[in-house]
Amino acid sequence: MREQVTEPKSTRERILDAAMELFSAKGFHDTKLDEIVAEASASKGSIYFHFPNKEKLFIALVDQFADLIERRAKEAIAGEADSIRRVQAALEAVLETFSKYRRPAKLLLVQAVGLGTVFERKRIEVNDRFVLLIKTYLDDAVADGSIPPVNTQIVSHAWMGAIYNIVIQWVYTGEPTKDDIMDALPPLLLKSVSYQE
Amino acid sequence: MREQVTEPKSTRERILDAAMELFSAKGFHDTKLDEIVAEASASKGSIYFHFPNKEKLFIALVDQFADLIERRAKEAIAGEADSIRRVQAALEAVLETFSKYRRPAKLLLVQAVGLGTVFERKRIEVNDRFVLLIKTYLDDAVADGSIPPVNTQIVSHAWMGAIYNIVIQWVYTGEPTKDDIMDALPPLLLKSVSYQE
DNA sequence: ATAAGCGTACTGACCAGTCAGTACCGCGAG
DNA sequence: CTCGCGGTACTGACTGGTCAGTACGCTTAT
Repeated sequence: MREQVTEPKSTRERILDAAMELFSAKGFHDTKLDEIVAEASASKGSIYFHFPNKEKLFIALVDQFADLIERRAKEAIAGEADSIRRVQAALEAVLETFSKYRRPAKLLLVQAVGLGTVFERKRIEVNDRFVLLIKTYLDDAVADGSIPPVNTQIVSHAWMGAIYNIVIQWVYTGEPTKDDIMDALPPLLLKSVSYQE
Repeated sequence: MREQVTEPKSTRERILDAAMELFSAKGFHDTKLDEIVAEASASKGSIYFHFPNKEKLFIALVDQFADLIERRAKEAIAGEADSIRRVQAALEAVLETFSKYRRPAKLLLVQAVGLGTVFERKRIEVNDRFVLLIKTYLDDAVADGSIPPVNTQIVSHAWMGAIYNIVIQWVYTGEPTKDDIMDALPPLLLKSVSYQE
């Protein structure tokens, strides 16, 4: 029978938590492995036991959060039948998830950018995953006549950028509030493709 | 009297050119000073004569291009009287300038992100400059009734993000073409604030 | 002569990654 | 039951390459 009240986290988890904390606050290069070691109450060796190197540790965090966002979006979509409502639901799910996980959001949207070529591929890969998701359901909405034909390629990238930038702004300043974003952004985006409710 | 057909660039300019080339392609950390030295056919000493350190050299490039973009936008605005046409003109001027200077665009939009705390401030400062510019003219357009009232704070950040992301996509892939962007993006953004022509 | 402009050889701090070793656990053989 | 065995998880002192920044010297123009 389990007797732990606060069950002790595994070393691997402590490392991931500490790395998330530090990477999201200070960026990849300004975070030293020794700082992660201290924050995680672990040792250098244990980091290298669980992860091949600093870069892969960072990427593991990015992937973990990108997966979460995508899962949430797909769950939201699955709950709706109408194409335009799917778009709306996905939008809200993504914003919800970003606002719930502030640090991972910063890691993904800010700290994963502008690191050399290796990370660049990752960033593009993640970006494209979401753009494609948006584009798919936008194409559906165009196909069933919910919205007039548009260049969905451009729209989906524009939407991504809009979401990114609003969330980044919020991550840094706490402004605008989550509710203001939820109220203003989805209608704004839907209007941009001439959708009238 | 000047006799040079191809007038020799000053060392300072050669350094700036080389730094732009390399920083924009490989990012800040993956660009070594010795590479800039080689590319510029200069010497380490001359770099440290003209710039206090690597960081300031990078920032000089960011500022230089941010200034250019802002100047172009303001020129475009000055040529228009109507508030909504000012917004449109600024939009086109910015897109035009980004598309004309691909490398600086990448430097500003990608490579200047995700470098630790020092650069972060710079990035936010530049972003805010442009957001404020957009917001000012959006507020004007709302005030004179060209568009219905909206949360211009959110709209201006969303627009920035949309522009950023489209341009970044274009910087990497060359797709969509400049003309497609010019055709699709301004109407998209204007529609998002319920503007009908 | 003197200083701005530039070249070159050098330094040394920094830090990712290594590795020899420790602790502990489950398991099968005697 | 207990002892050897191997495997997994972890430790932390150490290293070695890298690279921003410096010292100093040589020019050329005024």
